[in-house]
Amino acid sequence: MGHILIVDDEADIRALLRYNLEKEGYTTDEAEHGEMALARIAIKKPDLIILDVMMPVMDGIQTCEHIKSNLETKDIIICFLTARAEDYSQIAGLDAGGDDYIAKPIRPKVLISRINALIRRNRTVSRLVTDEKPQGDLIIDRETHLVHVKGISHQLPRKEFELLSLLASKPNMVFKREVILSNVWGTDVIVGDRTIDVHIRKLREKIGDSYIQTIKGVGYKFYSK
Amino acid sequence: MGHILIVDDEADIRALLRYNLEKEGYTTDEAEHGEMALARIAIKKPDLIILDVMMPVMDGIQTCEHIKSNLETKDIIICFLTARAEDYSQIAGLDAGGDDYIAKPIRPKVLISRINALIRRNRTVSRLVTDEKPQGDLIIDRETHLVHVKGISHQLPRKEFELLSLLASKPNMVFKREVILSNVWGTDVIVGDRTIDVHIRKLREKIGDSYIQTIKGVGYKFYSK
DNA sequence: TTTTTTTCTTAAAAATTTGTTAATCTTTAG
DNA sequence: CTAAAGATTAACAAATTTTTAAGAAAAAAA
Repeated sequence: MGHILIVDDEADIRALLRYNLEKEGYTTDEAEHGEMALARIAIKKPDLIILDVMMPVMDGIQTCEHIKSNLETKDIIICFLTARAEDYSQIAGLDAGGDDYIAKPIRPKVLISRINALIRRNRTVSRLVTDEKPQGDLIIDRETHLVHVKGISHQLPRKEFELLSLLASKPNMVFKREVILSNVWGTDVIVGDRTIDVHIRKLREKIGDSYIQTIKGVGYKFYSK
Repeated sequence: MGHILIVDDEADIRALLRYNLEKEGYTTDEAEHGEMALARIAIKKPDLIILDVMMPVMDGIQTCEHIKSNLETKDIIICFLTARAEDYSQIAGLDAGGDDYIAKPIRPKVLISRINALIRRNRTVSRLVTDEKPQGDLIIDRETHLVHVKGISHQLPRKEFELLSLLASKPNMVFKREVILSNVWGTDVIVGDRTIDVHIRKLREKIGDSYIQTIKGVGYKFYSK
């Protein structure tokens, strides 16, 4: 079902987490600090890692960066454990590539549902079909990053895929550039408006002109019906 | 002025949102997860809900579907809180009916202006849809930037759209040219009075002559009933 | 590493919207 | 009934916005 690695320097916390996760049906493994975590990963690659931010030897953020920079391990979900007050590290953690964070003190029920959600999310094979379609169907398959248009499949790069997903999430709704930017690129990245246009063009090259409409002076929309 | 329900499992984020929204003059309410949100709605129906997508117990999408499938609550504006691109794709195509997306990390200023816009827009739209049916129906849809007249949809350029929106926002009220100018063009731009006339003409070309009336020596009005 | 792919930037071309002018038409006051 | 003021219209000019293409930078893959 799922294998989880718990990384924390406190044995009590490891035990608490381990107990609750195993009760839920996960298999678990432990590590006291970052280096040890890397060693454990090499032995058995987990589906998710619970990583304490504050640790001696190698802290959680460094560890996360290590994991995310390795091709073999970068798809492992990382969930940070942070003390409530230090919200700096929360942000830093997410920037380092963490997928979620849980604040101490740990509430077992919250922890479990959060972990379940994270694992479920990554596993969801929600392949979705846009209900009404202009001419022929367009299928967006998030698992394979493939888009099928009139029987032809296209492998889309990440940005193009995210952009199309956003537009198609609400057919006919106009997305202003600022909304596209903050949702596809994030609020911290600075890219020009033309960048969006270029990606739109590449999308249109692949899936055809009929799906994405330009509303001059406003933004773009995914046309449907 | 407006009542907003904040749904997120993290107390910190709720507090951040609450603080900023209340400073802006909104009343707020909180819920930790979907089920709790439904309970809060039953007590006091909000005008808008800020809904985190990733939540334990009942996630944002399920919650949104619940709300949108209930006649009593389906007109509540829903604004998703998404954790930027990668996580975003899970909403893709689900057509859960959200009205807008705000990406984390949250920038209070962006948030506020977006919320203001959503609430303002929903006010005018709902008024139009309910009271105003001149001869045949005219529907102004800000979301799709489309105007529907007797079954025909027109994609209006921005200025024309804004102009029509303004006039239709208060049917039968005469708008003086100076008022139109300052609302549609702004106070800093200098354009002649004839410019308005030309835009009026283009509007009439598209939606027909029956909606916009000229009051000589005064201005224009959107005729209703 | 080197190679390939993806992403971002730039600038010119194209398209469309927006604004101006002037001739013409309408209304209204005298 | 006529003149003056105001509004409409069409043609055109200007400004804005988007598309396109080409290439640099960055990231991923080999």
